[in-house]
Amino acid sequence: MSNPTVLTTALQNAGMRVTPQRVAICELLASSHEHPTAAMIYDDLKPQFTSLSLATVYNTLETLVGLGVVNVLGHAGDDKVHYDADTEPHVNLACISCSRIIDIPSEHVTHLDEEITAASGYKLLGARVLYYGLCPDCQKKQTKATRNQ
Amino acid sequence: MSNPTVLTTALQNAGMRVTPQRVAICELLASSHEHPTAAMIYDDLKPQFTSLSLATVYNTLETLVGLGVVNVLGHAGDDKVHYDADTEPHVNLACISCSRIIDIPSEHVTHLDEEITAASGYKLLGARVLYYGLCPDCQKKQTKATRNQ
DNA sequence: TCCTTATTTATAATTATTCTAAATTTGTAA
DNA sequence: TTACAAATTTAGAATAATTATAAATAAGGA
Repeated sequence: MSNPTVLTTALQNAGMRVTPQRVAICELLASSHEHPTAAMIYDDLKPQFTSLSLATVYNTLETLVGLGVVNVLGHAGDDKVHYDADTEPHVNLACISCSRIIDIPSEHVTHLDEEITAASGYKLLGARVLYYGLCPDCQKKQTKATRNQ
Repeated sequence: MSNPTVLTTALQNAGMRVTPQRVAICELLASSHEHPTAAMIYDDLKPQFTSLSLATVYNTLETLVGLGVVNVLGHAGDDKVHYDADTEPHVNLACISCSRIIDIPSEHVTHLDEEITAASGYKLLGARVLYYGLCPDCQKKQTKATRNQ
């Protein structure tokens, strides 16, 4: 979660238009804890924007990523790319069985940015700190499934 | 880079067959610094295994990831999933322009595993610590391109 | 060697994402 | 306001990475 104005302001500062569709996507991204995919955003907003196109969602996401205000986390067990508007350093933890992603606070990640910039000379645009495994619930389910084989 | 026997032994311990194709894929993964994609592995091995199928590469990668000996880094500017057989904690740094991924040693990431396991109760299978941006070379190219507009 | 099972293979199918061109909207300036 | 140029959105087609399928092959144990 983050402040939606951070996203819309970034668009404005880049000289881009702040359209209703973009605002809605930014607000959804900023208010969401669920690290949504393009399809999830589309499904959420379609009722309000009857004419919304998936292409708009993808375009907007690409734009926001290019501005460095949204991170691309990648797949999470599904085959869909998940996005994260929280660019404050933190660890994302995905369950590859139920594809949910949660946030883990961590003191250690806060230092990585400077460390990497200093060591590499890269111009950093985003971070993808995602660990993956099985959440407690899915561990239980898996054990049960194995027993019943 | 890592020891190829770590990968093949993992297959063996899991009761799976250590076929020539799998060995070749493990060796390539272990000896490579380039964080290859499925297609890169296929192209590299095709000359030696004339009958190699892409499906075998994908299957083997999925298997190794499931065993926790290979990490899925995700996209790197291209639309191809990159893999990393080095499961020792480190930072991967991708250039979204040339899609190359380099390794950055970092003291801070070494602590994340325990921190996350303790905080979450998840059974960890892999890590995806990938920062992305523009490498020094591509920064120069981009500046030139902008000048010529 | 035979047999069962796992694996590989070739190919078809799927599907997330990107591309394209037309329609629409936005901001600007008269 | 009105008109205009440029940016954006849209719908749908196209692309391409990945997965599924079913037959062929190879591996390991009896």
